[in-house]
Amino acid sequence: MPDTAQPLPERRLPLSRERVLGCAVDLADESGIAALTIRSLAQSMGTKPMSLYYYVANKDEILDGIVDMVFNEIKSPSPAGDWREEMYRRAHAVRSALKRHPWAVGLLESRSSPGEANLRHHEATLATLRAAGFSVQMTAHAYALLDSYIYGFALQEAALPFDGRDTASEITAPIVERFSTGQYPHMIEIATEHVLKPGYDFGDEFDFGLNLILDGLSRSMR
Amino acid sequence: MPDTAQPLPERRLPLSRERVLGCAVDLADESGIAALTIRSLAQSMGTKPMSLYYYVANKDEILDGIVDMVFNEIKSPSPAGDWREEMYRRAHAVRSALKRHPWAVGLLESRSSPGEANLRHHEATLATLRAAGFSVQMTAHAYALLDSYIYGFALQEAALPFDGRDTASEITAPIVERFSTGQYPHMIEIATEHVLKPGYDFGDEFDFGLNLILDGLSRSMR
DNA sequence: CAAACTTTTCGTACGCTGTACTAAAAAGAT
DNA sequence: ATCTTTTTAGTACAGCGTACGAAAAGTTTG
Repeated sequence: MPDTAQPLPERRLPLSRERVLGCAVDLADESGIAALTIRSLAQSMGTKPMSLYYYVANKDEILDGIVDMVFNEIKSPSPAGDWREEMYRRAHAVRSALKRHPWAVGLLESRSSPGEANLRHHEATLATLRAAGFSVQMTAHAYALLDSYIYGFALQEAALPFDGRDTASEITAPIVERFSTGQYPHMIEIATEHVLKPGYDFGDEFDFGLNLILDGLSRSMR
Repeated sequence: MPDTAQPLPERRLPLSRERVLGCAVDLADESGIAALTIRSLAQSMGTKPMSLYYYVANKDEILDGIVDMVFNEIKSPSPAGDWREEMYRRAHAVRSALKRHPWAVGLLESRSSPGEANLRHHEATLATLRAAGFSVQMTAHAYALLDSYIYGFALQEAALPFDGRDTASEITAPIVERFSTGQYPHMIEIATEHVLKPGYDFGDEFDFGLNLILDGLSRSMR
């Protein structure tokens, strides 16, 4: 029986641009963006490096692509809804997507050509603000302000040494040690009286700033 | 005359950790962070690659080092001054430093161990807020909010395709072209009615958000 | 069925990267 | 003059992105 198609021996899924980008996202999530190389990506897909180049022009295109994959996970705001609620939801949606894929924040700086999902998302955001009655100029202001805050918060979160698994104290203890010279009393104060308190989660800081900003925008409309 | 020390043939400055980091900053400014390699750095200093390793353990230490060089350029706020003025000045100081060295924003995400200048700067910021009467918790809130906004704004600015040299219209024209499908009407509206207006500078958006945030913080204290 | 053509996969090779290891050179001390 | 410490380099290696071209697989046609 020579011609029986063997179904068992690891039927490899056919390659495709989508599968390449999807695996790239997974690999970056698991091992960090630095570990995402053409070679490692090919291996994780059970292929050889050069095979990927049929679906992707070069590595930059992969990086652009996975950033857009992240934006694809984010539900766009609706111009029909209450603008404040929509902006609140959007902010949290973007933040949580960037938390799931921390490498994406770093890529935003280097990649200058936004993908389609990115554009669609921002178009919806602008539409929602305009529909709420913001002037063109105020919409630009609000847009820059909100995005700056969201991205900046995500950037800081990505730079945090702990990723939720460890408690803050496990990590900060050695740092506090290093600070025992007394040069940084206020940092220690914040750390011991706030950050190291049980139940503290840096992510909770997000709401404070977000509400302050939304309050301010709301006032600027009236 | 065999032993005359030749003074003319390019008396090379002696190496040192400071000079290495300084040249690394210059090189990154001129050619981008990707072009900053051990080899290119050595060449720019008139040395050989391996010579640098006497002053620096590895490339990561260079990256950490140049981030801290940037923070060294930033004047810290003073707890003695009016908190709002100090925070306003600091925000602009940080932003302009990050604008001079756009690569620094991207490094913030990947480098997790802050340098001394960074720590000193943030200690001064916390001290100023506490001296102004903010509670420990409010100080943490304000700190996260301000830094998020500043870093996020810098991140967006770094991602902009133009670096001040070209006008906005030169760059956006082809993009607008691509949008002629009509899928992104609000983006076009913002572009044509706001961004493309003569004299527009994205940097000017910074003040709007900054004042809104400072207003909000001011209110939260009262 | 064979031949021709298209789509998809991959082997090899090149110039780049960071840096380990080692040795040479220079400077300073005795 | 000799020894020690500081500083600078040469060589080499593994890993990177990817250009180029060939091989393989799949599809269409005679």
